[in-house]
Amino acid sequence: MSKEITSRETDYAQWYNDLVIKGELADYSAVRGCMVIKPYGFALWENMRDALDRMFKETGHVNAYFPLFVPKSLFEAEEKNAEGFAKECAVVTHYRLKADPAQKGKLIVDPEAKLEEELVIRPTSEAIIWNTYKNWIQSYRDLPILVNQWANVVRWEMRTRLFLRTAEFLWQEGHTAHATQEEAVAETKQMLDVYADFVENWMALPVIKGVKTENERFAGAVDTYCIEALMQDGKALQAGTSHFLGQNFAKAFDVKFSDKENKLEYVWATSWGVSTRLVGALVMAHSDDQGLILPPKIAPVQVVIVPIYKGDEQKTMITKKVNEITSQLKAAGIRVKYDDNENARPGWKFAEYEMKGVPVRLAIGARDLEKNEVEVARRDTKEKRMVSADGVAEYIAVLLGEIQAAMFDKAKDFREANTRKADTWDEFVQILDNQGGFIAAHWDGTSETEDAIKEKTKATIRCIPIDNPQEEGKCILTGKPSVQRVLFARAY
RNA sequence: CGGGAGGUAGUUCAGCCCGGUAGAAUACCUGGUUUGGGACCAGGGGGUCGCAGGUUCGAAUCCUGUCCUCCCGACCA
Repeated sequence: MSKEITSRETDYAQWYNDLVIKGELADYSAVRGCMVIKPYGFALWENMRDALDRMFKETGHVNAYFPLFVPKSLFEAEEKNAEGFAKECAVVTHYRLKADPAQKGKLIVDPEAKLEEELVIRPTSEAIIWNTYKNWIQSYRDLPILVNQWANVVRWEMRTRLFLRTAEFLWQEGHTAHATQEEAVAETKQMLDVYADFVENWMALPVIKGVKTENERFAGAVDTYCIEALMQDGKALQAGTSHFLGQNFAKAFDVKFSDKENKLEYVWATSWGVSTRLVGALVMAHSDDQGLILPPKIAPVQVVIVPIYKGDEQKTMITKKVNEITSQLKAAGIRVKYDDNENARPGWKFAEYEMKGVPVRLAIGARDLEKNEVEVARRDTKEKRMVSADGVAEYIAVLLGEIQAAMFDKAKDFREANTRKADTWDEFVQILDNQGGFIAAHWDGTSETEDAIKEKTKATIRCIPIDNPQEEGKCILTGKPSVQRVLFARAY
């Protein structure tokens, strides 16, 4: 009653906004294009961040922190990268404000405090990091360098959307330096696997691993690998990228090392990142018209317990039982919340926690107490069943795993049902307009054709899947020969 | 950045065309009855009408500027 969600069918974009706002993940702010991540949304991000951070450390990486500001001369050193980002950079030109002589209580930029050299606010940190690595690397013994940083970056986007594209966002960026090309390529692929593992096993979202075409490649990279996920409206979303940078940055920043034969060589580099955009992907992939549906492994609250009682006496008895159950759940490492707030009635709480996507809800009333039972409701399927209070912690531990798996399977079924082959242009356009999803189709391999297809249909090549089967065919647009199908989709 | 829509109570919105005491629902506070899917009754508090100028005796309302949001488009490694 108090919180209505626009249905997906009515307006998918509005549905998404409603979930983010009413699910209390984020708020709009007074700054154009920037959002406030609210405590519930941040708790979700923290769970994602912590899981990823552990995975990075398990693969030998360490965290560090580099400056927010990048001197313009450093930023422009790697030309392609600089050009790629130039249009969306925020730039600091002054370092002081002063009282406005014309208007009391107002401030103006002090024209005498102009910076000698402008500072670019990092849209990504390759420049400042490679300028630093130059000082860290002399010998092959200094390699590899396997550093990650958790940071904010700024990209001055024309059109923003909560989590999916904001002017400032949080992410992690890994930047590694290696003695050989083989090692750098292996690192690039390893981190792609880490991302795929995380998104599939923690976020319950199946992804396709692939390589970007030249058009979609990171500026400054030799190869860009990506994981692509499919949202419920049939649009694709890039969930993470991993770049093999070759020696481009080493050459731009003159980073050389002496190898075992005492020969000077440029180092080989990678970079890889995922951002708070993943939160947007999570929302769009799993949720329904009643609200968010969060996978148990990253849900801030995994189990909420709602008491149903008449009078203090019943509440006391129920609370006593709940405390037993709560401590069992906590002992099993389950994140549980007991909502005994007296101002809200049970029905209201049920709706509220459905909105916020809590995977499992327990309801306990006087009736249940007599029978030593609790009602267990799962968010993803809305199924409810009575379970004996004695084994409820074990039951829930298993149930959380089932929910996690069911959410992945559901998303995977959806993706498979929405991945189609197209062999003719008409077929391609028909699928795009009527069904969306991924389309596997032949392409002649040229940028011009990719641009032309984008121009006509707004679909782009999301990736060339890794281990893509080779198959003779003809480009859907030009009819020229092709050796493999690539994955097209309209994308976020 | 172009086109469209919007900003009035914590929230959703009416009022604006045609200037004259700022409203409703909900939320909130107090008391009571309630509590198994968004309770009910009674009483009460709360708004510089996004911000800044202007017109006017008088502006939420008319004019100008500006900020923020949404949708569509362009753009988006």
